[in-house]
Amino acid sequence: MQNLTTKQEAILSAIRQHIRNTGQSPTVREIGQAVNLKSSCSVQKQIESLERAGRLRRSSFKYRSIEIIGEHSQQSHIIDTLVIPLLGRVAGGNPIEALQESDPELISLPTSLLPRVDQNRQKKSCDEQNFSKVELFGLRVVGRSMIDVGIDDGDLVIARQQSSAQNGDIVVALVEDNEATVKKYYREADRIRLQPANDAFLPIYSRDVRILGKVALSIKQF
Amino acid sequence: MQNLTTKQEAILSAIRQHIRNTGQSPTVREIGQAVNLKSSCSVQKQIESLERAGRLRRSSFKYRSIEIIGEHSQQSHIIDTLVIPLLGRVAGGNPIEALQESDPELISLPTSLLPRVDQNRQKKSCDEQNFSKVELFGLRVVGRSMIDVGIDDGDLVIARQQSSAQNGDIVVALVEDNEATVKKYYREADRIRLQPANDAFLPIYSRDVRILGKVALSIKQF
DNA sequence: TGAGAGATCAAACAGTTGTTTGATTTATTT
DNA sequence: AAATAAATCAAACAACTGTTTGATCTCTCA
Repeated sequence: MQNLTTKQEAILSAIRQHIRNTGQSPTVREIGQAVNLKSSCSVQKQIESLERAGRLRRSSFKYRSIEIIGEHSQQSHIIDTLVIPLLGRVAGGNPIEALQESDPELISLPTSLLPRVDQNRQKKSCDEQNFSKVELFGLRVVGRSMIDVGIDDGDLVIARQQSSAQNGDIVVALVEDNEATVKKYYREADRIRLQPANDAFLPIYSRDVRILGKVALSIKQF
Repeated sequence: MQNLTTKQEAILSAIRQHIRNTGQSPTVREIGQAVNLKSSCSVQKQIESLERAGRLRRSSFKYRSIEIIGEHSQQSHIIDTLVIPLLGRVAGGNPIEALQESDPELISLPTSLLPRVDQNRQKKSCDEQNFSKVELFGLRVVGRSMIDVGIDDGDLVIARQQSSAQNGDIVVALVEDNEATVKKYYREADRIRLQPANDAFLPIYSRDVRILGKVALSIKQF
């Protein structure tokens, strides 16, 4: 990391601040105003220096396209983020569908933590662009029936919406009485077993289980 | 929500798509090209209609400043997000300081999940703008010593950096042999007890414990 | 002191973009 | 069918912005 002149440091700082304040990079003249350079050309030269020094990049010939290199730009992380609706509570509550209609709280999580999402389904909705299509959804857990896998009362679980599951998957399921619950899924001869992860709880046996999703993540707040 | 003409729907869709693809809103002429309107004025008129209908807003007289009203803009969620460095692994690894120097993986998490962060410390760095000051940090857990509080091998814990703790807090601590570990913190008469949450593990007693942070969140991936 | 390099300046140029103008086309109403 | 309204068009205008030009200033070094 080379030494920069104080003027160049001031320019970098002005760019950072402008991006932070307005969400976009400044123009050459805005930089000039910020660092007290009267001519846009002076700024231009300094910017070229900073580019040669590898501290800046202009992504194209468009306006306001200066990026600062080597610092974590907001962009890079934001892009890899998915917005997930928090649909309600499970185990002892209402079915999830009822909760979908309202205006759910939203949280954004980095894709690096989340399971792969089917690219086609994402693409398909690119035009219509309801971009938090409920592919992933969050639920607040009530009860301690899954304590042995580390899911406790009050934890947040993020599930991927799917209607089938494999043995051993932790699923969000809807049982006969329209109650949503988080359990381990096992298909038996003529029925489904929803197995708690807590010896104090008994499994639920049912032929009429609707899988809402597979738990991908659980988040515990201390 | 009023009815819109098909042309107006097409324009809204084109704007959404352009914002999604490029991160900024389209120009009048780009919209025209997308919806097959030859004159920029035609687009202008349609945009004015959409503004009157309350579906669009132009935040200023600047270029590329169209916003779509009533849909969850990326912005609103992004703003409430903190970028957190993943510093390494705990329990049986190197001390955290050694890992800070390198180029850590980063994840962004919504502030709604995170503990309150001291506003002053945030403000102070506004000018200098090293904006992921290590206020919060993430660690990957190795070992099962905290299984009874739901922290398992491979889980991600997010901790808030602090150098003291209260009894019962789950902390990231550095013990004598420079080993970072996650344990429950108890101050005893003349020593610190670092208590695992697993009967198969014994507590660590030490007079020389350095607290690195308090665990605020744990994230489990299934 | 003086020559040269670098920084800065005012000014102008060119491309992009929002906006306006006036004519033409299309749709709707009478 | 005639008239009115709405939509669309090509063209031009003006503001913004990146870039270039040529002159002026400042500093360093011989």
